[in-house]
Amino acid sequence: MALPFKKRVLIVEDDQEIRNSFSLIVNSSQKFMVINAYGNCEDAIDNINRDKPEIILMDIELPGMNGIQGTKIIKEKSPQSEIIMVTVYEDSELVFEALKAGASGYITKSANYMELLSALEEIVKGGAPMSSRIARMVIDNYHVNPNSPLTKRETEILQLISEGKTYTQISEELFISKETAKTHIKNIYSKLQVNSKSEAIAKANLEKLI
Amino acid sequence: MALPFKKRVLIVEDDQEIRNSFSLIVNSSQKFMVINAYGNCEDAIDNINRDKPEIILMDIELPGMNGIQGTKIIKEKSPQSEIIMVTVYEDSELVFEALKAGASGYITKSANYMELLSALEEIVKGGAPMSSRIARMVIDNYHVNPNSPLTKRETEILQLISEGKTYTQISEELFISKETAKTHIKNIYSKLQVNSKSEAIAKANLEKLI
DNA sequence: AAGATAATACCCCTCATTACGGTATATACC
DNA sequence: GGTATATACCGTAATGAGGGGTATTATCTT
Repeated sequence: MALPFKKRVLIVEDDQEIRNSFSLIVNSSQKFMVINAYGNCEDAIDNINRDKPEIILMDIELPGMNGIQGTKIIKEKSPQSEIIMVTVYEDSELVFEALKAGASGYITKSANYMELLSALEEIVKGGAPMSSRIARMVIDNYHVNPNSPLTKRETEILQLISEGKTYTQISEELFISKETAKTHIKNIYSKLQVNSKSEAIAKANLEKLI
Repeated sequence: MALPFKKRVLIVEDDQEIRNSFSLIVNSSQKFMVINAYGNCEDAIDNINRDKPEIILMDIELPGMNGIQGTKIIKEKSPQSEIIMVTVYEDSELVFEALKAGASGYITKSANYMELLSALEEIVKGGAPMSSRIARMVIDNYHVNPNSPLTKRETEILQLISEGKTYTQISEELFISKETAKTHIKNIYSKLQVNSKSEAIAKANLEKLI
């Protein structure tokens, strides 16, 4: 018989052992039940509207479509499904790609009974379960470089550039002449070794100058 | 006598009651000690090199300089000090401003004994303590909008624009003519209702299109 | 206290790139 | 057969980039 109050969990994981052990853990909880477990994204996507999972435990490395691409597609077809990435890697690029794709949590495969269940609980609470390292990675990614080569004024102008403002708009906003704005921008370009607004924005984001 | 193995905690908080209660909690732990407590950022900054705090509990609303501005300055003068924001608000803009300024954690003033100490422990472990809501806010901020008005190709080109590429570079990278790149960009501008590359980048970031 | 340095602010001119207006074809998908 | 997408071209006008200068503060340094 269906237990309507248990949260519906879907597992996408190609390693059968892990799939089984995760299933056992999830089903052992009063609050969660595994409604299905697939070895690849394609099957999960095909059945997403029937399975209607509230939470998906998604491996990244999968045969065929990888878990990040799969996350994107599932989030399009079923936005209310919350996806927790489950992976061996805590590699920086993969983490951010997964988050961009729509993941709301990120735990490692080494997660034990407690860690797995508390990640599920955290998702239900409206949180975002992450390991310490991932949390730190994510937070550090927001930090602005305090040792910018740019002056305060230049940083201010770079900020306005990143907001899409034209030379004229910048000069009006800062009560300076257009020519002064140009001088600042020339200096910014020279310091950042770029030669266009969009390149300056790219570099600024890369080096966290704004 | 000094206890060298206790982590040095500094408190910056203008409400004396909270200051005292936080001090009591921190000092009650074997692992932490309050080395000083100030009612404003200015005093904290002046003494930062003497205090050498490993962890700072920083209020946001303060008389004089606010905690976000203070965080920036402290991070410049003492980059190794880890700063945890302590505030009544979980307002989205403040959170991101604080993180950009250099905060590595974000807890609310309603934090109890346990929550406060585990936030400190989390920092020591190299993590980033956050409430569920903040964690979610931070993670959601990475999510790319799956309902972009742009086509796949347009998104691809917008991505290249955001990397600072010129029309010519884009056309070379995608093996299309410069004119085709221009057409795509025109269409992007029309869909996003912008009229420059940098404005397109700004809108793309705002609406999480890339 | 003099001198150097960095940041700020302003002006002119030239050339390349970008923006904006059209038009058009092939393809694929309903 | 209509719609959406990706491709490609042309011409003009506007904007941005890069070079050359000059001047005034404020701050650091000797």
